[in-house]
Amino acid sequence: MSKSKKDNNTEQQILNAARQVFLEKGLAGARMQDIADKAEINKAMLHYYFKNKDLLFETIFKETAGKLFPHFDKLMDSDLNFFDKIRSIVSSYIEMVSQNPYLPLFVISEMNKNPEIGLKNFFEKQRPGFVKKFKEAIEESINSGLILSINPLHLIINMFSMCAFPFMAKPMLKIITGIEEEQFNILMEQRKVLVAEFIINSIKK
Amino acid sequence: MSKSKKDNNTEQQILNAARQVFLEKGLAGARMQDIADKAEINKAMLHYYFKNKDLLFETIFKETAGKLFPHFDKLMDSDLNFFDKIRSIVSSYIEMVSQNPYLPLFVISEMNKNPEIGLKNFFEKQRPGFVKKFKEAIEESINSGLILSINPLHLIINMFSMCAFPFMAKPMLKIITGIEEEQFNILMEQRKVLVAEFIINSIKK
DNA sequence: AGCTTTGTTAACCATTTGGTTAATTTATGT
DNA sequence: ACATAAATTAACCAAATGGTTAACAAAGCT
Repeated sequence: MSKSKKDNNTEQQILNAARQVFLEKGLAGARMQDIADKAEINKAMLHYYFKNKDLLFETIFKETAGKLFPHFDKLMDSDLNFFDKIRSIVSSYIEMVSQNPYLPLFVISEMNKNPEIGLKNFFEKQRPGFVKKFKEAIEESINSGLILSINPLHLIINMFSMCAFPFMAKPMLKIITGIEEEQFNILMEQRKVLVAEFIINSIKK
Repeated sequence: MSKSKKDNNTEQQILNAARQVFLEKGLAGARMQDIADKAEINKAMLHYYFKNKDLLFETIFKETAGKLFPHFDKLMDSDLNFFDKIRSIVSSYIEMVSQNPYLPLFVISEMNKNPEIGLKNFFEKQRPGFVKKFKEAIEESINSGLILSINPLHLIINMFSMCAFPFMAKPMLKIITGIEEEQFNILMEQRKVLVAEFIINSIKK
């Protein structure tokens, strides 16, 4: 095979470093020198591999935004019943965010500060098709009399709100509730089942 | 009477401009020149009135963070029943965020990028005492058999999640759901009652 | 081996940006 | 009216920052 580059190792170091710095500080707050330092390479290498700051950022943003709605498409196609689908999505989503706490705030924050970025990236690639499937599943559950009538969009919004928001607002929540890191983690662990049951409780007939 | 300054009008222009720019771009993304331009004053005036960027930012941040949990203390002391308190808080909170869409994302985002800022500001001033009152109200409602047992913190988190998150994630939601500005506003208007009923539905016995 | 391409570095450059200064204008008190 | 203090401006400055260059080292190819 023979890779064209020594090993594309440098590129990975850059991406890892850039990911850390961008996720933590955002586009405007990130410093190219910081990324270079963290990657333990010369700053010029950043431009050698990724032209400029904006393009490096775009690479990270695309990669990151892509993680935001993982394998939910397949999950919606599974033969789980509606409630178990909700349980499964909630649980795996909170797990994912636990593993990548900066992810939602990063994507949302940068999309707000740079509105065109979302369209430029989300649309060209994988537009979350799972929303349509989820909507259909909700409508079907309503029609079959399983759950109360509700606008599917609200249900979807409620679900993601309760999954993602606590991680974004973590510093604030810690202050206003007075809890510490450890207890915060316990709460988030509980939410993997609690949020789903909270939702189901609210919509089940 | 006799104000010491021409009218402290300039100071207000600066604060208005700074508020706009900081809320939209964040501390790192804001430019002093942009603030000066928007305030229609000379850049030096920013430093004349507010020493430096960090202090100007801190002024705005304090003011903004202070709006985040408004009059809920008093509301908790009112003679409304528990469910009506929830309805009232949800409704007025969503209304407030509708009027200040950037507010939650700004505070949360800056607290994440600059962790010490929260402690420096939240604690010294008004620590939200309403959380304690809300907790007590929840516990009382559980004990009196009005609602199902639930950790008060989760309930509080769920409530604010569903109120604030949609506004923060607006650009993303618009893309993944395919809705436009107008329909988004309709949805948010609906949520003023929908979110409260969703919560009540879930916890009522 | 010898030539070419790819990878890497240190030094440098131009622009942006937060901040300052000194001079000027505007208001205020007496 | 006059002296004093507050407000405002244009020009300037130094540091930070994104980006470039030119020389050099390492791989790959024939």
